[in-house]
Amino acid sequence: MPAALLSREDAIARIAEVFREYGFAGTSLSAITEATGLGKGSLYNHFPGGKDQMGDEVLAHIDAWFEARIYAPLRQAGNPRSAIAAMFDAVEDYFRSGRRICLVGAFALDATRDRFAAKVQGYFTAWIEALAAALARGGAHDAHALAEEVVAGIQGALVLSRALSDPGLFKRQLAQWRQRLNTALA
Amino acid sequence: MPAALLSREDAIARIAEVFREYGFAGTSLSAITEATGLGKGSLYNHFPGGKDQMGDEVLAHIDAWFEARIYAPLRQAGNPRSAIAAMFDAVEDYFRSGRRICLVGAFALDATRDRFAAKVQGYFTAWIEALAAALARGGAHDAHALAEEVVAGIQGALVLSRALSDPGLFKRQLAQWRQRLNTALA
DNA sequence: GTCTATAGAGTGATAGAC
DNA sequence: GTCTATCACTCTATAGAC
Repeated sequence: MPAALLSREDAIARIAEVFREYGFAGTSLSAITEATGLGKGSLYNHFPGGKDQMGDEVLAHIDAWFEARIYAPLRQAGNPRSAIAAMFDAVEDYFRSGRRICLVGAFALDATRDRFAAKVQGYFTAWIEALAAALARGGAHDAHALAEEVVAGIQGALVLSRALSDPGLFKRQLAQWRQRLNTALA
Repeated sequence: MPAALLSREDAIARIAEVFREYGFAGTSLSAITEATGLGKGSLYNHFPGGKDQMGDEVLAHIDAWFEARIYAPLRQAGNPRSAIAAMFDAVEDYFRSGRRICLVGAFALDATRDRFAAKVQGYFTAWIEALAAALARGGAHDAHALAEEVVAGIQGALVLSRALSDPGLFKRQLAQWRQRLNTALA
C-alpha cells in the first residue's frame, strides 16, 4: 500500500483545528481536504462515518489530552495546590493564552450539541469533578461550586478574549482565578 | 399589497431563535422559512443581503435590547447597587435562567466572528464598560477587571449550563456573582 | 496476490441568491 | 420558483507495502 501521508493522530489534530476555526456545521469536507492534504477517498477510508465520526474522534482526542494532562493529576493524591497550579499552566498552554478556543464549549452552544451531547457533558463533568476533588483535598469550602465557577470562568474568558481579540484578558483572568483558589486553599 | 404575515421585528426575533438553535453556519434558509412562515422571496425582499444581513440585524436587535435594558441603566447616575441588581434580574430573565444561550458569544467562537467582529466586540465592550462604570461609582477597586470577570462568568455559566443541561448551574452562578459584587461595593 | 491508502470524477440533494 | 454552486458522500481505480 502507499505510504500514509499523515498519521491518524495528525489527521485528527488538523481536523480539530478546522472545526475550531469554522465550527462543526461550518466545516466542509473540502476545507478538511485542504487542511489535511487528504482527498475524499482517504478521508472516508479513515472515517467511514464521515464528518460525524470525525467530530467524535476529535472530541475523544481532546478528552484524552485533558484526562492525561489535567484531570488525572488533579485526582491524584498529592499536594492539591501544586496540582491546581499545574492545571492552570496546562490550560494556559493548551488554549494558547486565549488565542485558541475551546472546541467542546463551541460544540455546546449550537445544535452540534445534540449530536455530541454525551461527550460534551462528559468533558465538563470530568473537569469539574477532578478540580472539586483537588479543592476538597485542600480543605476548600464548597469545593464543587468553586470548581464550577472556575471552569465557567475559563470558558467565559475564552469567549471574551476571542470576542475582543484580546489574549491578555484570558491571561489576566487565569491569574485572578489562580489567586482566588490559592486563598481558598489557605 | 398583501398584508405582511409578520412584522419586521417579529421576523428578526424568530430568525434570532433559529440562529441560537443551529448557529449561523448551521442555519439554512429553509429553517428560517419554516420558523417565520416567509418564503424565500419574502425573505430576500426584507433582507436583500441574505443571511449576512439577517445576522447583522439580529445582532443590532440584541444590542438595542441590552443597551436599553442593561447598559443605559448601569451608566445612569443613581444607586449602583440597585442598577447592578437590576442587571442580574434582566440577565436571568433574558437568558431564561440559562436555557437560552448568548448568540453573541456563540458568534464569537467560530468563523462567524470575522464577519460580525465589530458588532461582537461592541456588545461585550459596552457591557463591560457600563458595568465597570457602575462598579466604579460604587467605589469598587479594579472596577474594570471586576466587570470583565462578571461578564466572562456569565458567558461561561451559559456554556456550562447548556453543556450540562443544568439551568440550575446558571442561576447558582448568577447568585454568587450578585453576592461578590455586593461585597465589592460594601 | 492481497490489502490498504490514495485520488478524484460523479451522485443526488440542498444550499443561498435572485 | 429557478438558478448555479457546493454540500456530504459513493464509487471506481491505482499505487505500493507486505
